[in-house]
Amino acid sequence: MQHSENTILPSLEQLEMLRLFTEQLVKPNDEEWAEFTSCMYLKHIPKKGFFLRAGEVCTSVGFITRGAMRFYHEKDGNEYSGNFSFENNFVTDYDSFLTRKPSLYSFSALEPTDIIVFHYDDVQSLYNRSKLWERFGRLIAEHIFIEVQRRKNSLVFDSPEKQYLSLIKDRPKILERIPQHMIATYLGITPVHLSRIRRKVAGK
Amino acid sequence: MQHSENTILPSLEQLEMLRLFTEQLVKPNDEEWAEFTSCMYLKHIPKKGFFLRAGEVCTSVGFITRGAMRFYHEKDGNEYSGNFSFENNFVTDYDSFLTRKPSLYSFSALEPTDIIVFHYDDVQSLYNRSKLWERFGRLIAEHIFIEVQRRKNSLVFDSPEKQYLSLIKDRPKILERIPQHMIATYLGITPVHLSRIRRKVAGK
DNA sequence: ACATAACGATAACATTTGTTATGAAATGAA
DNA sequence: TTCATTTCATAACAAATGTTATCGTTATGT
Repeated sequence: MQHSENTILPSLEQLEMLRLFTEQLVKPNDEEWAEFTSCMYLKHIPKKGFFLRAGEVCTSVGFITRGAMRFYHEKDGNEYSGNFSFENNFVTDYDSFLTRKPSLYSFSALEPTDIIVFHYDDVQSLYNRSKLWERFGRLIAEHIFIEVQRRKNSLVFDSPEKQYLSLIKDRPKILERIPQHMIATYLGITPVHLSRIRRKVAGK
Repeated sequence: MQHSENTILPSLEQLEMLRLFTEQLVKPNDEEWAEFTSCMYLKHIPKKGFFLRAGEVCTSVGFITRGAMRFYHEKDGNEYSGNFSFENNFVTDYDSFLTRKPSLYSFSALEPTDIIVFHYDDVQSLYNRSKLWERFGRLIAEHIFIEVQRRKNSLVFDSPEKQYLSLIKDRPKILERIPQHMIATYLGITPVHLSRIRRKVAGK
């Protein structure tokens, strides 16, 4: 009864979203897919609700089928955004999940959000039982590594203006669905500075 | 004859370094270890020599047994450091290695450096043949993900002064073996600014 | 040993970015 | 609707950081 609050199962539509995502990386047969689905739980997070709060250990990985989440760090009463996730992406503090140490960050919903949740023990069990899911785990880790590596290099090598222009091109959902002051702290700058950049960029 | 320039085999001492590193993650039996060692090549890079140049695809992963490497990005005739690696660590543009696209970065040796090299096809073949090496690949990807994720969050959430203090505590080798102007660009600041931070920190 | 280059501290000044405050428009709740 | 809240732009000023140059020291190569 460990996961009693999450024992609602995902809908066929939600399952299909995850299946399409998964098949970009591996091709599970029916048995393997059954193993996978057998450890899913559905979780709904209302707007302003939390997936994880700073200080807690992140014990699960979530696949977002609807909504938007951000993770942020609190310092001196201010919130600094680390990243944003939307439908068809994962939400987790994978560092905390893997190391089983308390997270430094909170994850909250910016919109009503539906998540398919996998718990730590079930994930490890999939890895142990199956070469296919072991490979899936590797490919996922490689993908998120590439993503965060590019983001890190952009922070060091690119000006905030260039980062903002990249955001417009590569992640338009952020511009459309996230308030500007949150985007500013995501870029490591103040809302005032971002507003100045926008004015400068608009005049071109 | 594909790797003809690298067909020197590693010494017993170098093999032992890699074995110790590997066994922190997986426990290969003799047969598995033999598979692993059968695709190693030794490469020596003299000081100021290159492991990879911007524009080339990174076709290998290297384990450093001696020396120091940095990767950097060139812009407007200046060099901006991305990271540094020393003995008992890997050197690679894993993004370029995995995606098979040209690297944006160059990797050069700051000291005479010895590397045990694994080529792309051999690595993929290990993953296909063996569940143990597939797992090793996952664990490596998870580790470097955590590393770069923490670095990225530090860039967004911490002041340069705090990052410098963390460097002293967590990566003293960088302070001891890397020139200050390279450390500065690694922190995303100018050498002058880093010098000012050092003076401020010293006066405490 | 010598000449040269690389390194690091510092100063003076320029530029960028942050801080605080204000107001107007958009959004959300009762 | 009405009222409060959030969001964003902007201005004035302060603080942080970058730029350029100089100087003495320390490595490096021949």
